[in-house]
Amino acid sequence: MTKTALKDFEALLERHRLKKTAPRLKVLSMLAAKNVATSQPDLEGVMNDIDRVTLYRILSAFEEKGIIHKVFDLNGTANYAMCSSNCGENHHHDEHLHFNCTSCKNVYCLDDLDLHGIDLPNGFKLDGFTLYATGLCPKCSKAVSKNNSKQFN
Amino acid sequence: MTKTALKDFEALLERHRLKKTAPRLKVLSMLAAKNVATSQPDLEGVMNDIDRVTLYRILSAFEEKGIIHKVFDLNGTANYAMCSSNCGENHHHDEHLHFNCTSCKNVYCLDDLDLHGIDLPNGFKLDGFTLYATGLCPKCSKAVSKNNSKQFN
DNA sequence: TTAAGTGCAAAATCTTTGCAAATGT
DNA sequence: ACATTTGCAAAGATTTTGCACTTAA
Repeated sequence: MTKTALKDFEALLERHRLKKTAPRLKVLSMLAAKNVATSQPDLEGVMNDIDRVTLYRILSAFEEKGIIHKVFDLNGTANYAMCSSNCGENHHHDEHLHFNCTSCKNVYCLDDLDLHGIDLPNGFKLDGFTLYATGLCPKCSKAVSKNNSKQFN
Repeated sequence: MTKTALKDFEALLERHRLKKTAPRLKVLSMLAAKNVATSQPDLEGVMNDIDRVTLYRILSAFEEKGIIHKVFDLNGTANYAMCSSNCGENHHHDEHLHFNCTSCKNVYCLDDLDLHGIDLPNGFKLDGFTLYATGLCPKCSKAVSKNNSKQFN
């Protein structure tokens, strides 16, 4: 995860012709600070100084512009994360894996996976996809291995 | 899709120690009749004779028992479909692809895909996953091909 | 008969909309 | 100055809860 400075966020907003307001910068820095997707409830928790409705509007504006993307976790809760560079206005390329750790509950965005090995049955034309997985992330997996004094992989 | 008779649904409910009530049998026959997942709003539409709350309760009971599974589409709406045989109480093996046709809006459950070609980064331990894809289903894809007088695949 | 399931009313959440005040450019 | 964005209030939608009535076993 590359460290992103305030200046970068301002540039990002400028590029999308969005005004550089305090709430927007806060949302950006929150999301960019994590390599995991953040749930809307979690965002609300941290952003308790900004209005709930404002948050809804900021998130949907960012999503429309292709700045962030939304993924629903297995509970149907919206989670948000910064888009990789190739997302644009009204068009997302979210062909990466969202990995939901069952232990620490984090949602990791794993880009750069080769997902093209997936063969659809004849006749289906793939446009895009979202892969949502559950399991243990490296940190938690290590913790478990220790307890079991057993290591796979 | 194997044709399922009323008797089968009754047996299914019995097996899970659920009473064979009219609303439950109706939900089962609705879901089993389609090889696509049905959205909660759609179910409500067809089941307009049974109470909305009852539907919620039936669906969550079925899900708990491993009779049906829930998948959230790209709008965050819950969609339901019959589970394949290997789901059990409080444990789902939904390792299949949910294919959402952008044209007819159907959500297809594609089992029997080899999804094991997906390599996770080191340290991640896969438990299960949900793959949600968008594109054109064979029917719609054919229709489009006709219009374009062009055929791929 | 009686435990489980349903339906209705009402509460609790979540999400959207309208509009006046505040803010960035 | 002016178009955007925010915050508040309120409407709409979705989901959950409580409880009396009904039904399957």
